[in-house]
Amino acid sequence: MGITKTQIFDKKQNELAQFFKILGHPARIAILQHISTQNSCICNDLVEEIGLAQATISQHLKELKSIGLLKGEIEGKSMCYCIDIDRWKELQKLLNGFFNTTKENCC
Amino acid sequence: MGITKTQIFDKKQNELAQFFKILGHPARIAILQHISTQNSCICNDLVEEIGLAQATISQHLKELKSIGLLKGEIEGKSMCYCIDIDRWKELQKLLNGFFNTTKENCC
DNA sequence: TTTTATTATCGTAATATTGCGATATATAAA
DNA sequence: TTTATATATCGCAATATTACGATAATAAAA
Repeated sequence: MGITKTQIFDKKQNELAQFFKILGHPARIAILQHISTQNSCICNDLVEEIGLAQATISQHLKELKSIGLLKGEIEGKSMCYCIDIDRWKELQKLLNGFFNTTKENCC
Repeated sequence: MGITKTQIFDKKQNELAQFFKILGHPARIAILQHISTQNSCICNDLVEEIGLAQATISQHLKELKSIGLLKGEIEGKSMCYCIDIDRWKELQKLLNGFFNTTKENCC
């Protein structure tokens, strides 16, 4: 127990859930919001901006990268993290698909 | 540690994350999808349909109720769980708001 | 080359989540 | 009232997540 029974759900359900799950942390929401307000690429402004340790921010960035929402490029000795707008729109579409196909039923 | 530092984020960020988090489990996705395909109210068809123990399903239903996505009505000796369509649309809007205000920045 | 700055990864502690059996609760049926 | 059925809650075990310090890795600067 304690482990999610991934195998009893289909691929789409697991993918959708995984996507929601990764967005389901305030630090990751804050990271995405902060990155999107910057004109230029940002890196570890996030550590100061958000107030979590560098290791923690790095971990959250890794998770956002894992679903493709962020892409990182080496920029000198620091990293430039950016929103991948194509993936972003793709995920928004996926998510709206879920919302639009799930409908009122009764009551 | 291990605890999310809720206090360093604002109310909207925490709410949005909480909403995403609750949708971030395949069983809860499956529950919502199944309920929406039923013409009439369903109850513990879910236990058979989804393949998790009754106690587990009940717990997931509770979480979906906590963000207002489901409402439950007593129907004889069983429970009728339904999607709250107003709340549903409200959350979809909230979520799209997040997606639309977070934009491409660089790269 | 040495130093400095930035980011990633490892290891670990604290807490949260998932899942289930057992049990409590409530209502319908007998 | 007794029995059967449906759901909620409790308590626990297993696993996952969150957070961070320490350290490794990398690249610019001195």
